[in-house]
Amino acid sequence: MAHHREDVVRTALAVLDTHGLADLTMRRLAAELDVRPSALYHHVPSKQVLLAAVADEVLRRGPRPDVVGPAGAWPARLVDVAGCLREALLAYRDAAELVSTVVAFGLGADRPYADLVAVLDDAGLPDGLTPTAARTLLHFVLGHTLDEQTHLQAGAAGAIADAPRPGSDFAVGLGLVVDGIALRASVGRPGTPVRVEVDDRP
Amino acid sequence: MAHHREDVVRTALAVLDTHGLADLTMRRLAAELDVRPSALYHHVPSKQVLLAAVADEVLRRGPRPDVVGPAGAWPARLVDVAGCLREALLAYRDAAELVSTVVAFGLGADRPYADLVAVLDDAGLPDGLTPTAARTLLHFVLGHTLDEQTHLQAGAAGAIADAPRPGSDFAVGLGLVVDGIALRASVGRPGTPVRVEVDDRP
DNA sequence: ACCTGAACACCGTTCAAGT
DNA sequence: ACCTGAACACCGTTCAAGT
Repeated sequence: MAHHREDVVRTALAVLDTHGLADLTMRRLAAELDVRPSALYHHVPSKQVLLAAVADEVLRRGPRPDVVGPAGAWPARLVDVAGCLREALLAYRDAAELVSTVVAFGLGADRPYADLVAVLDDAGLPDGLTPTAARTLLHFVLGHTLDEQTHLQAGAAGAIADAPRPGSDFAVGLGLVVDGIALRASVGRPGTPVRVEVDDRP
Repeated sequence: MAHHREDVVRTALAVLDTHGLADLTMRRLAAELDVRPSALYHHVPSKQVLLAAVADEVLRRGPRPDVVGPAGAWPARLVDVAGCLREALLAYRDAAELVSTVVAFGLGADRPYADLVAVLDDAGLPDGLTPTAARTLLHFVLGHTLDEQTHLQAGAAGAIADAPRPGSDFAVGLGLVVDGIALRASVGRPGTPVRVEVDDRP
């Protein structure tokens, strides 16, 4: 049938979406392509590399955030990048788990991190803080969306949606982190009044 | 040899630490206990449940944070809870990956989340923000430590430590999130001056 | 109560050989 | 270039039977 690498990746994504990450096996994928398992190794060197390619495809199919814009609007663009990543992950079954794994082991899916760094470059953060801030945001989005997708699917399996987790929870948590970053961006900027009291005693 | 459940969990943790999560199989564990694989199912109903028990054991062996203390010192206690969790995870090979998985699928390892909620109860956050803040902190610690442990092990495999990632990176990222939370705690508290400017234009 | 023996239904990967 | 056939070295889990 003369398949190409793109056919393999596209079919793998279809198997992921309809049967889940646990059922995305080389043997299952081969069956779906009407081919013997060994034939897959002509298009892809290993399952690990295939999964990285599928993760990249998930992100490629998702919405593209605005990475450039007015420098002062960087917090809004940070929210946009995070929101686009979340949307991309929620579009395919188990995509959050897949992309989290691929990112954690540094096999690919590095576009979101690069986008976050690009936006943060406009924030004028103190030296060396940008990578830390980008990773913190990435961990938040991946962790939150993994939670969300896991519970969403657990709810879909049962009869009743057990916990009506509001979509705004993502925005709230994200706001926490973005504000923490904004605080660092404003500290030491001349003429910017900043004072945060955390003493709780009445 | 008449093993008990605790022997199985303890040996599983030893296999995890010396051979890694990928090599922690029921068959390997059985061999280590000098027993046939089927014997394990007398002590544990499934591998999933075993992994949850191992994750709990990792946390039980880690340092215990101070959850109670002066109400106003809640940010310091948040840092303590986060730091203890990180320390517990770094103490065993692949523990961050294991605990992340167990937490994500809600199979156990729920103590850190409970501790974070207990501390945040002293922060007097706006209604409903506590669970979101606790999850955000948990995602940060798990994500960061997974990164750290993965790169640590990649460095240990190679000859030279390729990236001298400073330990303070954890504290910096954590500070970002804690400050974001502190901002919410202070907002609307009478007599507390708060002003954060994020307009970046000169 | 704890374990063995044997089986079931799977995995990822390699490699000589075919077209 | 793309694929088959056959094999290698594994998985988690079940279950009747033994002590």
